[in-house]
Amino acid sequence: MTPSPIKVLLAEDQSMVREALAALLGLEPDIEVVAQAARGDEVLDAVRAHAPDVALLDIEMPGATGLEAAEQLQAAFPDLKVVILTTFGRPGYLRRAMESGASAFLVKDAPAAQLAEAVRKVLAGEKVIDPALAAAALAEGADPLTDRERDVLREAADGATNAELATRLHLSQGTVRNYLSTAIQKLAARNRADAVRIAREKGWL
Amino acid sequence: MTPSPIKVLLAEDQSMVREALAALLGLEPDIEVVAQAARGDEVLDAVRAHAPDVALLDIEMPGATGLEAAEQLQAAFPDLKVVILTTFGRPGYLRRAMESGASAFLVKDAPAAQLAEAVRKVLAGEKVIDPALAAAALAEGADPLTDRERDVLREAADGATNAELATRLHLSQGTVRNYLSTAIQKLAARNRADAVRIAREKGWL
DNA sequence: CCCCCCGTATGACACCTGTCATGCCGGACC
DNA sequence: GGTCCGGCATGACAGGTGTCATACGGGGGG
Repeated sequence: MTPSPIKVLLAEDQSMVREALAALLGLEPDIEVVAQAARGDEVLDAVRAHAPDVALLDIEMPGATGLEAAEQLQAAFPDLKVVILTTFGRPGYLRRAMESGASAFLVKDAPAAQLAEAVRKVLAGEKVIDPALAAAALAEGADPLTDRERDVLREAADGATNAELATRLHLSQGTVRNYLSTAIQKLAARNRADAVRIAREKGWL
Repeated sequence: MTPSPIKVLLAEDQSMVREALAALLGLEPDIEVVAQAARGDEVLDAVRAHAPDVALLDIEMPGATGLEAAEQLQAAFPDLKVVILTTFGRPGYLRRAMESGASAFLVKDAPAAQLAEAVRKVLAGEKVIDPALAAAALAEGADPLTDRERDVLREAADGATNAELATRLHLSQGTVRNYLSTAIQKLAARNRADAVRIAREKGWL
């Protein structure tokens, strides 16, 4: 017997990687890539048009991140299974992926065989998470930053001065410095650049 | 007639991407992936063992970068064609790739079809370079930084203070500040963080 | 109702950073 | 042999940054 194949949507911004992953999945007889998206904000429409069983989402994409897309998908299509596929095994990403209702979280340096396997498993109702990463995510606790502290850090990432940050965020310079100061302390950083680096590593930006 | 297939070595640190690219190339009847490497410092041995016609190298790899590997390969195997495949279309990377004797420079967000095409072209003696990127590389000129300025910038990337930089590099704090100051001016940056960002973008770090 | 947290703001202080002038040494190039 | 550049250093100054105390209004929880 040949049951109808699993229909997969693949969202990843780098064409070469996306099409290569499609080729990889195409080798599996029980999986069919029915749609591809190069941007996060194309995902919802693609799902509407092709009704896949599983959505495979990269995190770093223009338009919207895979995490944002996952959230929208869960709201609109509760039965659709979401697999997050990312370059960076950042604990904060994993946490947000789970909160967004994803069923699996894969890093791109895992063996390729795990991809098809994960697709089958999530469809069977299982969750797929690297145990080491799960431990790391639980160990470090949640993001300690407030929304505004995160905003300021994000804007500060490109080397902007306090004056520029104040303008961009419509705040006084003093307020910007207050937020940066508390963020630096919460992250145990030496200065703003260090704080940005730490927040990035943890997946909090 | 079926001529013997083109033998390709594939070096890329993310297993999933590497194996996916292998699957993609495997779809081409005239191309065979005879070896894979996950680290830059495995490339030379892999070439010795499998004598490929073309080496496909990612830049960002542990052990040694694809650019370093390319240089070694050109010295040891002048007839081997090298294709650099990278996430980041940084002009400085392209420049260094060409200086290392690479025959092609592809970015991962180019269409997948260009990969096999590039392999065939370099074997035929052609060079494969994105014209827009080539223009950018030529337009911006060469890296203006001196070796020490680059050293200091690289160490400053993680948010280190002048005192730490001085210790790490066995310099006086004043010297560190001098190097950073000249680097900031050469890169037209606002401060060290901005300078790090700019140098990274250009592929000079 | 009170307290705590968040967002926002100010002022003051110490310290860090970026700039500039200046100096010395060694190598490269004419 | 002189000139230029790179590596290294010092000192001084201005302005940017990080910290802290303090303040006020609003929202949520006990």
